[in-house]
Amino acid sequence: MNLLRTIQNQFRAALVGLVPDVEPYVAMIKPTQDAKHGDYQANCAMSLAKALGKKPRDIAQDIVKRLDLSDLLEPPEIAGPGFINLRLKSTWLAKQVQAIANDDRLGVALQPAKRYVIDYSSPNVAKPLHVGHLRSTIIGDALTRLLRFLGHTVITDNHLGDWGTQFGILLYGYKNLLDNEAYKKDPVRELARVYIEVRKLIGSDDEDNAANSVADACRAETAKLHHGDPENNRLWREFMPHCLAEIHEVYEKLGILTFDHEHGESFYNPLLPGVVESLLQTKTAEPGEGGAIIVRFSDDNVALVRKRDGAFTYTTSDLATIQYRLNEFAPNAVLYVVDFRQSQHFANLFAAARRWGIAAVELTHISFGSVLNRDGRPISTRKGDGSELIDLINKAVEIGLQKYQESYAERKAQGHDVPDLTEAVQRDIAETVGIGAIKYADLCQNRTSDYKFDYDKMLATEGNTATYMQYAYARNRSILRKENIDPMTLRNNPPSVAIDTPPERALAIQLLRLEESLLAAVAEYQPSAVTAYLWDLAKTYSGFFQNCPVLRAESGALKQSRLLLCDLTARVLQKCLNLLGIKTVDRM
RNA sequence: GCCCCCGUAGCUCAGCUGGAUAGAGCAGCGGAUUUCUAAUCCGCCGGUCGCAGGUUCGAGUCCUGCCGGGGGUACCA
Repeated sequence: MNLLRTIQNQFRAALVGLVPDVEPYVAMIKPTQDAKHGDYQANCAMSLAKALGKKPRDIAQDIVKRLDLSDLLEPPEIAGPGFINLRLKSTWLAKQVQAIANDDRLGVALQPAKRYVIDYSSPNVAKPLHVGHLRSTIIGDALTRLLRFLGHTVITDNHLGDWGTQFGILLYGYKNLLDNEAYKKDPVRELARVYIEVRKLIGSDDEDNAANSVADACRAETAKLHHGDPENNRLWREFMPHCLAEIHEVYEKLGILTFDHEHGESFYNPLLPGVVESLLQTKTAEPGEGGAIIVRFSDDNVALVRKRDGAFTYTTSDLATIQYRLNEFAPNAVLYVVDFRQSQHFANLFAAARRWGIAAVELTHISFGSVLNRDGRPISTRKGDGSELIDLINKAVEIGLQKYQESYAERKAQGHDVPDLTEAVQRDIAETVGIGAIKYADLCQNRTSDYKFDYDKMLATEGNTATYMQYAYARNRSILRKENIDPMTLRNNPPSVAIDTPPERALAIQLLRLEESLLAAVAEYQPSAVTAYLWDLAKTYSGFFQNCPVLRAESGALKQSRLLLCDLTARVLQKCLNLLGIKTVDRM
């Protein structure tokens, strides 16, 4: 069910014959910002006025006359310079709501399937996950869930940084600082400890440029690894599973989907000489200064694909990755969820790929802004400022628990009927609320904006937060629980829906807008379209909850109708949250 | 130097290929509780949309210039 598309179809039919290409004008139909202008508005008459050399209001008149209202629309109103205000018929809305009551997909149609490869999270192995990996992971996970729900095939690939200088650090630490007993007992923890110790010895945040003997020794270990030193390569293979285990543990805690593939840089390493050769052959690349190989885009914009010393760069590796993915997965699109600072790299990468002959595949950099601390500065990756991801998660959960307990005490003191929950259940709620809060705070932002990581704000119970959605959901579930109502009975035999009051009508429309919002989210790769929808839905539901008694409705039929609206609301809330990777709780 | 992004209410941000009087949340102020969970709801207050031009019937949105902030810019990824 797609309200917008349904209305647009009616308009398309009405516009055919007026102008050669109707699509731009069909696209000028959108939801109204103000309910007093109806549900949707068509703004095409003003634009058509110029093309047709007539008065906009006359054209609006004309369109309305040609429009088949069917049982869909009330007679439209023409307002202002030529706006056509559209109001859906309540009887039609009621029927649509009833029709999706028993639909697992909640009225959302499967879209023509495409194949996507999506590259996200992509941490540097051997370093603890820190806050900088948060957005890519959360956004990528949400987009994967959204695309899959809409019927697409999504191949997820975690492009690990598993061949970089951090392994030099690990190798040096292993050889010089290892506690053997500890390593045997808990290799993940010991390697993490050793890594941090060496980082302290290096002293600089920028391990590549640090100048001291330990830094030099680490670089030497990296070089040995890259040049095929058997010992270092053996150790690399020994470390990798441990490093991955550490990362997977955090993913699991966060509730991130399992990746289909985790092909890191090391996987592509053997392919790089061939890639450069091919780049040269196809004249994609050319020799640069001092024996380097470059792809030149303009006088002052070049991408290096082979350094003077013969080593390859991430551009080379990324080109090899594109080629591999095309051969292996034959996707329609490859998406990269990587922060905005790599915009130029991706612009160059895609340009190089096109020149290399890669066509007919969408290549998109899904860029996002930085996570800032309270002072508005990017959160440093330096150890000790609490930026390790696992610490942030634990703290959010802790605050979630605290908030629950405060709220419980407060409600109890006011004499409210609050369920007494076991400690284990309380912890579950805190996990769901805390982790949901982190994810929601991230996703509800326009992804291109920076945002401040602020526990108070993300765990607030008011406003556009996960907690507010969780609460709306829990309150809703409580209604059915109160009278032991089985939702399946309601769904299998849906009652007719009454939408006689404004809150019921508003809720019905909102419920039917699910597909519209999911498609908008996917079209722009913008999960915040879903949170915006959730926020609207939750507020609309609040109005309904406040003004339309369900269990004490005036009649049995009305009660059934409202129960159905309730149940559907809960399912849509839950579905949207789940599509964002957020779990729900039935009580809180 | 060159390129990219951003600048909207005291704060944090929306603003959907230009559309009606620029919207939310927080904070502030004032209300609602014999409750289907008040982790809630309702009302009020609050903006020369960085500045100046231009295009248009119509500009927060598009174009140009300037100011301010951030990022990138051949051997890190």
